[in-house]
Amino acid sequence: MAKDLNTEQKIKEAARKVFLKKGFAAARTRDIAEEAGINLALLNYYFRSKEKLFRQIMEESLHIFFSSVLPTMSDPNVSLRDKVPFFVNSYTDVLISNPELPVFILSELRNDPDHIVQTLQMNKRLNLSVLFGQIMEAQQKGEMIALQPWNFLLNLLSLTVFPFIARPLIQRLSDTNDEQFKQLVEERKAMIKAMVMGYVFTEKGKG
Amino acid sequence: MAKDLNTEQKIKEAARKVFLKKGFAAARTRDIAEEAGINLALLNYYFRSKEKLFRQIMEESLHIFFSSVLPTMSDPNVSLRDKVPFFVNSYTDVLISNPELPVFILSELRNDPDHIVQTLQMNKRLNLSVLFGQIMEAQQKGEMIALQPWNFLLNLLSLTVFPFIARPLIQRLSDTNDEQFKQLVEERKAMIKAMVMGYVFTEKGKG
DNA sequence: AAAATATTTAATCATTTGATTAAATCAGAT
DNA sequence: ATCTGATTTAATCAAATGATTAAATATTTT
Repeated sequence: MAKDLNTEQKIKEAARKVFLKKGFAAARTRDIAEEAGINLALLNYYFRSKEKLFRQIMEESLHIFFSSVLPTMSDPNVSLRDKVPFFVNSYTDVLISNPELPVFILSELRNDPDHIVQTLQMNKRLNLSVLFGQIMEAQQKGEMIALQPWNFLLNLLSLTVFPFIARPLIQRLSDTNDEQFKQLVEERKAMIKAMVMGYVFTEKGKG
Repeated sequence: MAKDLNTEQKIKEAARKVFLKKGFAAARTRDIAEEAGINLALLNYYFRSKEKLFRQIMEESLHIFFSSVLPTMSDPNVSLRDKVPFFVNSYTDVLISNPELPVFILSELRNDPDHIVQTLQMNKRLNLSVLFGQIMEAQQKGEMIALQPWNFLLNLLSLTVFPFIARPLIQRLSDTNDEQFKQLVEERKAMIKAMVMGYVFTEKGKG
């Protein structure tokens, strides 16, 4: 009865590695089986099909990608001014540990956006109303400049995530290694916080 | 003798459409042929293989993506303060006209980064030394805060390009249509310029 | 230990897919 | 009009690939 979780785990780890590197279409189930050190049939025994296996990997990836910061961002007890540094620091750290995640998710988003959005919303971790409410409240109080809530969130996301998406390009053009890239995004933490907060918060909001 | 350029063009346009929508691996040559309204064999008659056709599309895409702004960014006669608004305005416009380009390029970058970087460097449009020189000069004059040149460029790129990469997610989560998305990124033009320039230029640099 | 159940494998299927071939059709030159 | 070469097509090939099957092996239960 007690299934060998080790084998299932081995397959999932191999699948994760191959899918994240190549994407769904370019990944072959044989690659995954070989990477896991098992037979192709065994893969279909555990996970009925390539697609089912993929969905599991995608759902876990989405979980890592979003659940690391969204609960706090949705917490009404955390102030807006505290959320910015939290977001930038946490998200940068998550991405340093999972650098392939953004390209994986955002490129698969092109093929099956509905599945991804649906998975996200089912997780119930994605509740932007609190964050957006805090933004509008701050604006009414004159602590924050006029700015679409979505543009505020987009600024944080863009500045934090984009370098990881363009990473292969950046590293080749600037001729830097992984360690130097990590240093670059570490430096960005302070910069992003200063730039975003300096821009959106008024004097009143800073005081 | 006079080849029917129209057919070649039709195939290329169909290929562009299919490749940009699905990526190399998920695109089938039959899809492209059907989209072009021609036979599969004709596709291989004009472009020896799927890969050769893909490379042409990719090279043209890179050209659109980079050559629209990089020549000006590499022009020593254009000041740094003029380059920022030029970049944001031009690039946003290019992306509005070619919204699928970023995901296409950045996701294929994962599979064959060397081809893309090589193509870029052959085009000789990519010369960052002028821009980076201007940045360092402005910093020495005290007109600009201390900041890695690459981080300066990354800020512009991130804030401008990222919304197009995350577009499917944004539009679904915010329940907006294409027109509203266009409005959002139009609004971002002024915001990005104000935020980036407000952050990097000192009082001396602004005066 | 024997039976029952779960795991693993080699071999094979069926479909998809990139590519080719040989023949047919079309356009322009003579 | 006919010849010549370019264009286009239907049919087919060969390899890749997701999936299945049936048998063998290992594990658990009785």
